[in-house]
Amino acid sequence: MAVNLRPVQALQLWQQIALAEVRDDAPDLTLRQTAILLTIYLEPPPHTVRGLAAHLGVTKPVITRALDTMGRMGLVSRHRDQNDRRNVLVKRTVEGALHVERFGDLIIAKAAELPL
Amino acid sequence: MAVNLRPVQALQLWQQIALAEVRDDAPDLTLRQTAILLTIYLEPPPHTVRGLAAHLGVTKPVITRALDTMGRMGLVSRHRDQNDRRNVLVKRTVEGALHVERFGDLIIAKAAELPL
DNA sequence: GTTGAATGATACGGCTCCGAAACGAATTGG
DNA sequence: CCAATTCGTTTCGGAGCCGTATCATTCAAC
Repeated sequence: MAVNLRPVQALQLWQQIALAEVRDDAPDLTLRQTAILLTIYLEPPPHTVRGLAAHLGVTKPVITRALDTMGRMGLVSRHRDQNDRRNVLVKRTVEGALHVERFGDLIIAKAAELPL
Repeated sequence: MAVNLRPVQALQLWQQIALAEVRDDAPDLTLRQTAILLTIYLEPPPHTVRGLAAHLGVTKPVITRALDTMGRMGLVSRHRDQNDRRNVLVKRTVEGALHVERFGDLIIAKAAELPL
């Protein structure tokens, strides 16, 4: 069964999640950072800077900077590829997995609260 | 029937929408701007700077600046309240309504594409 | 009136992000 | 080997957003 939403439900879902994130004290990830983080955690590895840049349709420095920021937050880690030392492999972290999991729970909770 | 999502579905939904927005050429709204815009379009008026600030749990300058930006984009408009000229009433625009509507359609489309 | 409160806007310094260009390191191909 | 390519990073100037503090305007109370 596909997930069917009515227009107002769809917008209310997004509103409620955005509100929850804004009200939360934790620093917000940008839309791009969110897209990168979820790609890393939902799609099969390996993940490289170049691959992520192509996937998002952005330039490489955008990925480098986002990985800098999320690396400082402990959400992802970087390692040189030992087979081709030009590559950087982006890996998941325990803290990042927890963050993503909590975010999924938030979406589920807000979806369940939607009026009919 | 409530909207039930499984964890991976919830995260994939968010990922697909974030990806679509990032790939789009249009400038991204920040999370706060999004929350403000959806609040204006989903909740009954009147909307004031102070009311929106309280609703989001942020300071008033955040709202003023977001309204500046979204006003330049044509997504909202501001008008002095003639009953109490200290207040500013935030109003919807045709362009903003179209933007919100398109965004709702995007969510619905991505939700319908989710794997089971 | 005049004082005090309320509302929204503005000024300031700081931080992050952006795109384009240039860069160093590593690999490939002749 | 050595030039050309690939990959990720860094640099640069510019732009946007942030929180705090302050401001002008308007209203309310006395």
